Amino acid sequence: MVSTNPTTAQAPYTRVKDFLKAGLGQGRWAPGEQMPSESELVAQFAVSRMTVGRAIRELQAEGLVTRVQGVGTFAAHLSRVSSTLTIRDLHEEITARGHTHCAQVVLARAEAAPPALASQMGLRVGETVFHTLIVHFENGVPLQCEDRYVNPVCAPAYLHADFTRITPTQYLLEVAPLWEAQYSIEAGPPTAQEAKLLDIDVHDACLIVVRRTVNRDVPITLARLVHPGARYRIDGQFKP
Amino acid sequence: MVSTNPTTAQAPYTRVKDFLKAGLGQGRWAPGEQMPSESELVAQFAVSRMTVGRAIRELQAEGLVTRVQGVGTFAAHLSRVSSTLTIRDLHEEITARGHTHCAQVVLARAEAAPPALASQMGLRVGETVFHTLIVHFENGVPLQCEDRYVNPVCAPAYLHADFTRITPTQYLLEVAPLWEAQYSIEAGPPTAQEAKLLDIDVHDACLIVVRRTVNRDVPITLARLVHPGARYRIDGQFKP
DNA sequence: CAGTGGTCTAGACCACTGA
DNA sequence: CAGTGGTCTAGACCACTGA
Repeated sequence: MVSTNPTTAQAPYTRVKDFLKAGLGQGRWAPGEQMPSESELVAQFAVSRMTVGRAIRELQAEGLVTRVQGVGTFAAHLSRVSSTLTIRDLHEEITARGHTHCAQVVLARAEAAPPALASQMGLRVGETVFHTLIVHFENGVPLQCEDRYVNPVCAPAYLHADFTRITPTQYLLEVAPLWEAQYSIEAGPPTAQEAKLLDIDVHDACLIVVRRTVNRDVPITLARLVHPGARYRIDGQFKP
Repeated sequence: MVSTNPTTAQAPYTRVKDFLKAGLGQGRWAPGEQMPSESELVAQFAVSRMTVGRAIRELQAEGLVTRVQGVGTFAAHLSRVSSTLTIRDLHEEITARGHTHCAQVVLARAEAAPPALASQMGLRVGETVFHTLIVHFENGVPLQCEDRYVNPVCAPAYLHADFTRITPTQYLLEVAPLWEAQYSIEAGPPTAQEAKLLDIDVHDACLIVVRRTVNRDVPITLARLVHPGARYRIDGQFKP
């Protein structure tokens, strides 16, 4: 017995999901309150348990419900809201705006890692680390100063890349395709060198992103991205 | 025929998922390259197609693979990376650090919406809008200046809430539990009033978050959250 | 013990693609 | 037409919870 499923109709799991989502949006189940069980939804929608399960699992992935085995499904407390922030490669972001991107390589060399850096990169003190300092321009205006350290183990040919043609981010994505990162976003003043490179005053506010990237527990790269506050903004969306 | 699944063993869909994820991490399939089909994985892992499907669907949700019906599954191009940024309610964030939070209500009143605000809030010009200005303190130090407009239709009793006991964010989450938001994060100077309220200099860099929140296409609230750059930071993680 | 969620199977029909 | 993904069903075993 199989229901026909013309393209015009919604998939059953979508109907269940939308029903629950709409109820949550209307406050039908208060945060923490128990929601219908899988078997109740199976009866109500006349679908199989797999279908109901998928609907609820997706709501769980979106953070809208909490499930406890043996107990039930509950409307989530939305005191925290997770947001999806898509960080695009700067080159792509600029060209997507129809503007031209170019990069100036200020520095690209191997250095001996000082203690603080060594510990963050998982290297021994004095071991070789690659260091690049690149300024990115949008239509000739400096938009980002990228100060980056790279673990030679992960990208041995890093210094031979032409960073006027490929961004370090893109290069590293190709070398080490799957990674995790922690980052922090803060506002602060640029260093004297950064101010000069970005053509701003040392007292101008900058948006500073510090990012540490790890591939299967091996530190790949540590980057400090400094943007003139007046020219750069991060946009995002919440979609709980 | 059902396999026993002791707690010690991984779930089959996890084994398939981990296999594919590990391969992607090792560059076994280059970005854009076709990956094994569902039926190939079914044969290889001796599991059902539902199980393989779940594994791949979750990788797709994580942005690691791209699927095209009738064609196949492909390793994703990771040129953009989506990050999960969990924004917690400020009260919760501060108390989680073991610190004390308190709020000073500078302003809480109804106003007539000027044109620019009216269009953003979906109101007519001159219609009533609620306006609050609240300073949040962590252990007595000002951490955030919250300038917020609220649509009276969504939260008619907003001005009667005691914002020294509940944050506007928490209050609005209860009134309108499911919402979407757009936000922008930027660095810039505070206004003269904000500088005074935050006890900083007008030239000090601030991290400014502007957030517009919508519930089922009805604008709920517009907020400008100003943080002293020296005292506040947003942390996040990429987990592609 | 009854009820809950966690997961799996074997088979099915379908839409879509490209040869 | 063969191969791909998209989705569903009816039933199953399991772990867990709380009465």
